[in-house]
Amino acid sequence: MELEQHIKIAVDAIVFGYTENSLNVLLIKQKYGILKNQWALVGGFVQDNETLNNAVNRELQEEAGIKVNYLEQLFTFGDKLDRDPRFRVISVAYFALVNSSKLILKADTDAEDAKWFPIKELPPLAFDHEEILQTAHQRLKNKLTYQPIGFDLLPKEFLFSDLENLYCTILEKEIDRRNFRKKILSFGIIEETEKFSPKKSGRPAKLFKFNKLKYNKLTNEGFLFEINFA
Amino acid sequence: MELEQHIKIAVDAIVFGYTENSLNVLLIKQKYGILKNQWALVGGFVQDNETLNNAVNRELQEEAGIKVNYLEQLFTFGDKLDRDPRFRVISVAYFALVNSSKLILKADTDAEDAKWFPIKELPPLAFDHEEILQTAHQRLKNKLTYQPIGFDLLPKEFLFSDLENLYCTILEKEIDRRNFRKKILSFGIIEETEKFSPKKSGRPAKLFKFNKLKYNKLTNEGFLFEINFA
DNA sequence: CCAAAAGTGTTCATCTTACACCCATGG
DNA sequence: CCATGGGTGTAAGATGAACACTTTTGG
Repeated sequence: MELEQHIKIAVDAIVFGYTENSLNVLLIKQKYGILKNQWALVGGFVQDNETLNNAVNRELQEEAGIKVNYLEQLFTFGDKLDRDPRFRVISVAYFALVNSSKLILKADTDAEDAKWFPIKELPPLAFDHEEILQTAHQRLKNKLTYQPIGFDLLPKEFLFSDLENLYCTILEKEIDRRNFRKKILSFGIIEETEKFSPKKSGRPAKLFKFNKLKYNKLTNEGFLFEINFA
Repeated sequence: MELEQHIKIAVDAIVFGYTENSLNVLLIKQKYGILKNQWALVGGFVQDNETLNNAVNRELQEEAGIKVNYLEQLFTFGDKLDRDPRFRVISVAYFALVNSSKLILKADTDAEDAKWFPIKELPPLAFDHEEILQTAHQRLKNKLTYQPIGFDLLPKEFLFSDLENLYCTILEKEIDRRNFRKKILSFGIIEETEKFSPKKSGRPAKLFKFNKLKYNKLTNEGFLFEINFA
């Protein structure tokens, strides 16, 4: 087979954040180039001498100035020949989670702008990024029920009510507070701290933290995380 | 960014088949080229004007002469820069299932040979194909428990005992016959036929078939397939 | 009548669901 | 003392696990 291949390979990252009952997505707007003034996912072309993983992390750093808590390959988009109008581009999409509450995004520089958008209020997106985003959103919803990735969207120490709201918000379900707490605690993978939350009103709430080591240990012993309410 | 990218993109397919209590993988051996006399996964480079899906299906046709029952994207392997000693190749791997019992593989031609190997008796494989195969094997085991893909490894009409053995073999577990049957039947997605199996000995067994339409319908209504025995 | 595989029900334990009241704090 | 959100238990129903004997056929 003659190897005259002219396909370019890119990576794109869908970065999710969570704040105050809202699931958010990180988007960037470039001021120059083909994406001028259009909102798009973080991403770019892969360099000859870097791994796919390095490529995504580099783009996350360069375009938004962030490091993420969770990163996994999502899907490779290569079934539309004209995704990019310039030439054939295949994009390996990554799914990322970050605790956005105290995260400082790269400011509005000369070259680009980076912002969080609630998933319910997305602007029009470049290329097929809308489709990629929907795929990621679905993955998040599914994965939340069988892997403890919700913790990667929260601060290290968090309130039970925040965890519960995160599940309710992302899964778009009502969840019984007592049953939720009972189930999560029964796993034995989160721990009470001695601290209490600074609250405006109401009874003070304990802060909890996720014990990842314990989770890994239990997983090796056959434990399966699962949250699946009616 | 200057676009002097020299990465090649390939597809590879891990094709699983099942016969007589053995899970098998389809491998090919080329007689010429870099893969000369090495067993490898079905695969090859993507052409400029074809989708990824077309590329896998073309390779399956060209190298093994088969059409598969089930095909999904598995993972994109691009984190080892020297997977291929010739130049940088990123491979989009696909996961495929086929009813191999009556399938005729492409014969031993001048150019190549295609054969089934029990997963327990694999030969040494080219490149990082061993790793790709293990990833696919894990996917198969997981997916079998939450999607009705086992049927894609069996003939259209099959015995309950074959289905049960398939699960036991692939999941490497003992499963109680009564509980298994009860559970599968409770889903309402498989149907009795009027036919009986030609058996050597023992009581004749009814043939069953999977009703995919019914499954799709139920899935839309919120039904979740799940097989998960102790 | 014997060997071989198919077919079938019940009981007990566990997990899931539904549901409502008291508690601690700040203003 | 009131408003606000935090914290907790129980009973009924559904699901899962364990377990052994009878049926049908061919040889």
